[in-house]
Amino acid sequence: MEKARTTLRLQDVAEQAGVSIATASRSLSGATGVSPSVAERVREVARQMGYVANLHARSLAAGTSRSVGLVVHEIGDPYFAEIASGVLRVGAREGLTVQICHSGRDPERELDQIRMLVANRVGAVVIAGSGFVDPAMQAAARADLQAYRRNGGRVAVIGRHHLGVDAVVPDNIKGGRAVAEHVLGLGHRSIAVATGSRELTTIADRLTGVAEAFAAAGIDFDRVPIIEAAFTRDGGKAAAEEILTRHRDVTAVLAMNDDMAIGILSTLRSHGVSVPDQISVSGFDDVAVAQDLSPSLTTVRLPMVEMGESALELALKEPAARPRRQRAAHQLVVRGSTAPPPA
Amino acid sequence: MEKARTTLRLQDVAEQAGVSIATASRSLSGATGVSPSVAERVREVARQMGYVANLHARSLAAGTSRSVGLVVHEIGDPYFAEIASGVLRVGAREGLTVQICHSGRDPERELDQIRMLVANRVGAVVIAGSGFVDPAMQAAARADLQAYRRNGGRVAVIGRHHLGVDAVVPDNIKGGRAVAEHVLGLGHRSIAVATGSRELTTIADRLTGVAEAFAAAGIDFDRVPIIEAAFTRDGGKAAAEEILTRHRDVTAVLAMNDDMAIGILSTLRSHGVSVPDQISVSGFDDVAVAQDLSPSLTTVRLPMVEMGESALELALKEPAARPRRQRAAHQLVVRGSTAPPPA
DNA sequence: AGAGTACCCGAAAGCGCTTACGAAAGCGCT
DNA sequence: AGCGCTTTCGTAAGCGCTTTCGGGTACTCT
Repeated sequence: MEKARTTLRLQDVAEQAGVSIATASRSLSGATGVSPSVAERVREVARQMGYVANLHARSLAAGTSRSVGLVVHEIGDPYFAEIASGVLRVGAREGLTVQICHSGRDPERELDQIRMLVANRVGAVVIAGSGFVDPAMQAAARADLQAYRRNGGRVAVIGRHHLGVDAVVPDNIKGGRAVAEHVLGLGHRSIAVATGSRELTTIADRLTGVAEAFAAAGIDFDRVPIIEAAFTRDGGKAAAEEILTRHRDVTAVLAMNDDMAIGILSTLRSHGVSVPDQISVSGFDDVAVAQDLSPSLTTVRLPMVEMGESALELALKEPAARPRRQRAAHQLVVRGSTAPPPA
Repeated sequence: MEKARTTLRLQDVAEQAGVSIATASRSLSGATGVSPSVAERVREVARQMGYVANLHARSLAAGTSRSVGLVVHEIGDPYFAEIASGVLRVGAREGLTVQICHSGRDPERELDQIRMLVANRVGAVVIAGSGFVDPAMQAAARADLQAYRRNGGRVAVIGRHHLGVDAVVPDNIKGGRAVAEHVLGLGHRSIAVATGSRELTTIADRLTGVAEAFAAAGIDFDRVPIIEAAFTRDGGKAAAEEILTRHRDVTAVLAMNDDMAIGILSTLRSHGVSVPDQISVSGFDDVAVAQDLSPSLTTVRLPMVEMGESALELALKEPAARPRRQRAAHQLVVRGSTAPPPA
């Protein structure tokens, strides 16, 4: 008794259409070298039979696979989920399947996942927020990725740029400038800045952007009160207390992240200061709650979805001699916590 | 001149280790029939050479692929992102790669994606929130999935259960019972319920659960004020107004979703009613803001991550004759908006 | 010591597809 | 009619792996 064949092969289609496997293959893959009439007939037969090609066989034979990989720390994190969304979008547009894996913030796992993707012969790998800080691990990752690239693989990272590959990085300077320009544009001139430790490049960059905006507005940034506190809600509360006691003339506070801004809002409210009527407050990051606060928080956000899109697009491009770096600009999200200063 | 081979094959490892390809394959795949010492040596050689198996070739030869597919409407949606997280977790645990695709709430696209996954010969497909409502589309999807299953493919869906396959569905009844029991357990006896239209099964189920809890506590559910309004914040506000005017003795309000609960909180506050000191409020769903409200909202949530895990586990199990249905119980999240009734 | 058994290992046949390569056929030209 | 050219299609050789099958060794038992 013949073994029941459940899935049909290209050969079945070929037989049915009365052509050779080669012709069938060419017809279906849209390759040249087959007359239009025959090709169309084969396609029609395939469609009627409900034939679906075995992509493993195809990839193996062709040596390339129409698939890409994405490594994220944790897809449940909205940050990464949006990046994934962007990657999935251009993947779908390009007819690529997307494999996603978790690294769980574990460099070891991250490297494993990258290797697994390479083993899967994906055409490109996008790495979101690489955690390779340990020099040895980083070197290992670099080596693997370079080898992968030599074999025709494409790589792009999001958020870090020390792996010697194309990268999409957030432009915190521009983001800082954006919020500052917004508040300055509203007419504020007595402004305080609430920030976390300036040792971190991210924060330092944001401040640089703010400073640029102030300079452009003709304000001496050295005279702007900069309150440094914990980069948390409590830090924001502390900063607000300080502003209320030592900088009574301030009409706007730029917080360098939303958490601080939320703490500031809360303290201002408990002190009976009305936002934005008396004092405007802005944040940075656009965390989920930002729009549900009252007043809702004016802030600045990274276009995560677009970053995911850019990353895959970047990876898919013709490889460049030197790693490219693409900056992603924050988008200003104007909400209820900012308004012109009191008259 | 020899063509430069960049990726190493199993044969390279075999030669280097001085064994045949067959032995090398067995050693690496952990199959039986090779002495431990040889197997270990081969593995060591492979590791040193940095060999990674070509999974396409492996899948093709073995006829099975260590990969699964997940179809979601939109991975950027936190709901689906958490499901994906669960799927990714058990995928990683089982050594499976996971392909994710968007359906974008478009049944046509959804079917396409399923077909693509099948073409990729994934071992299992998890469909989150299928959008097949149109009978024709649904029939097509059913047919495809059944064919896929006949070929050994596994399928599970999350949230809907009309595709004739294993499903993980939310147990809204149990969820309703959970919140109600919590509030009853706090000692409340004069309770109002705020709900949306009871025509929707989801809502009806939640109410059923609530009713069960009341019955168990010996309370006549028919005498409980049930305020039906829009299933939104505004609906919540309307409900709260009604409770304040017509049911002044109420000490707790069970809202059948968080949006209504938020509206209720807002109205109670503006009327100077303190939550939870005077009135306790509970929600349903655990939307993101729930924990950021003040008071933070006691609610009930679906364990999305676990649902994702269950779905894949269910799909991976030995197929059953009849589709299985696994109910996912909401988890009570006790926060600041509920407390014992005023003395 | 001889035969039987258990255990390793290698040769080789595919898995379903792509893609040289060559054969056949059709064309215009001399 | 015969030549060279182009176009179309089939034959067959892999892609890198798994797995069946059979041969070879080493070991045990009588």
